[in-house]
Amino acid sequence: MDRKLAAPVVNAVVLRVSDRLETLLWRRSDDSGCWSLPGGFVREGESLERAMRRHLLEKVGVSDVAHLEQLDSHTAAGTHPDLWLVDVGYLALIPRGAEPALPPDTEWHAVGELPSIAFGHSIAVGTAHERLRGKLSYSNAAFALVPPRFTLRELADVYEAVLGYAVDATNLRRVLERDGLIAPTGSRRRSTGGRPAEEFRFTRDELVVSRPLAAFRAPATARGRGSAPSASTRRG
Amino acid sequence: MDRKLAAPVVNAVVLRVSDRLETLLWRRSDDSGCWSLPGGFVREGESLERAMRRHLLEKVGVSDVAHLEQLDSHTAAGTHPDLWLVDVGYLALIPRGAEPALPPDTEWHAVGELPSIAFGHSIAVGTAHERLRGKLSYSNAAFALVPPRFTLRELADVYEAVLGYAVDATNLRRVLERDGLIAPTGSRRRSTGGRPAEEFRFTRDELVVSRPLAAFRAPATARGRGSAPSASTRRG
DNA sequence: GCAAAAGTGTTATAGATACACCCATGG
DNA sequence: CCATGGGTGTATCTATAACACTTTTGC
Repeated sequence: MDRKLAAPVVNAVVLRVSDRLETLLWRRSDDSGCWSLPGGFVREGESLERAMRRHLLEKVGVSDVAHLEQLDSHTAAGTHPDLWLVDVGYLALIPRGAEPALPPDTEWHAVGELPSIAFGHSIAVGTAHERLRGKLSYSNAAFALVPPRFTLRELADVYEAVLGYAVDATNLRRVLERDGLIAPTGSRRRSTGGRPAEEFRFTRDELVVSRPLAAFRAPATARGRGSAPSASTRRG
Repeated sequence: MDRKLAAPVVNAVVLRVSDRLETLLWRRSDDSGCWSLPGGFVREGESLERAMRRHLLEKVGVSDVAHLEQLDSHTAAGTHPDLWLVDVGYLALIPRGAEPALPPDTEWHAVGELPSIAFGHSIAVGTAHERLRGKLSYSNAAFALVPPRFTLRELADVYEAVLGYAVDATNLRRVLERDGLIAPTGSRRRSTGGRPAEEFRFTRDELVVSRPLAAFRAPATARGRGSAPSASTRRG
């Protein structure tokens, strides 16, 4: 088999909310000293997701990855002339309050105030942000950004940090509780000068799509037709 | 460099609408004769998308790929013991009316009535269908499934084939025309016993996201704040 | 004129946004 | 008892689903 092979690598846009929406960057020592996304090579037989988690743990000490999902893959030239890469991008979400012990060459940077960073990596951060923004609207994605118990105000703060505008905690609760995504725990938060806040939790610790996201929703009437009625079924 | 390398491969869920929603399958001759998705190896230095288009053209004669986007990537065992694969999945959309000359081992199959097919490929078809269904609701994705000119009835038929339920052509027009995705051409379709239909066209021939897809849309009041107002900005 | 298909306009309804008001606690 | 933040309820608004009605053609 004289086929040319490639080295598979993974890298992640690691996002967390801590006042601001932040991403984890790692400073190259050998190169021009510019920042880049954490990641590395995939071992033979290793799944991509497993490789991603391994690198996040080994290289930047992040073990609290609450959600991990793929972004784009693309090919790239390697550092050596005869090395060819297939680069698989990931989005990783870290709960608020988890403070991993980072190595000295690794830091959190506010998304929107990124330092000098490889062009492709900058695009990846934008893609990840946009993806997360969308997921907040039709899933329980926020579960991966908050601690196990949280108040509505804290949850709204997370939404605001990601979306970039004010979110009404009242309406947030209405929507999420109606869809069964969050539930009150019964315990209350220590008061800070006002009425103590109820503590909530997410009912699932994995991503669940809660809303249809379908154009022109299925008609309420004439529902009980075939499982996949097609155009030709409708007429004639 | 003693690192183990992998062979990158691409494959596509090719979708088109022809009465039913259909996908293109290719019958393996060497193997157990079961069906699989079209695709193949990526050449050194070749981009993934370019490799995907090349295989669609060379192997199944499909050149009218109106839209191509990535799905998931994953690692897999190869046919040889020491061959290791990185498999990148794609979704390809073919306009209605384009009838590529398929090789004898390739056929269109109705999604939902798939023949014996590899498990992973079956999942990919489901993923692709779901992705397309979502995109119809917040983008002009249908442009890649219709010919350059079409009537509203034909467009609604495409939506129905993908969504699986009846779609009101009137409301479809209202939404798509308001968002600037379609526009009347001025010409009319030959009558078929009733009033001749206006012919429409999509205003863009590439994917455009037309609706926000953001939770708790930005408030109409208090709009002119910073580009990314954060939680801490809001109070205090 | 009649049937058939396309297009127009309007009403009803669901869902979310905005906001006024009440509650509970600390000082 | 006052200030502060949390929680409840509701009016408003908006987008769309549903559908009756009109228009335009072929026969």
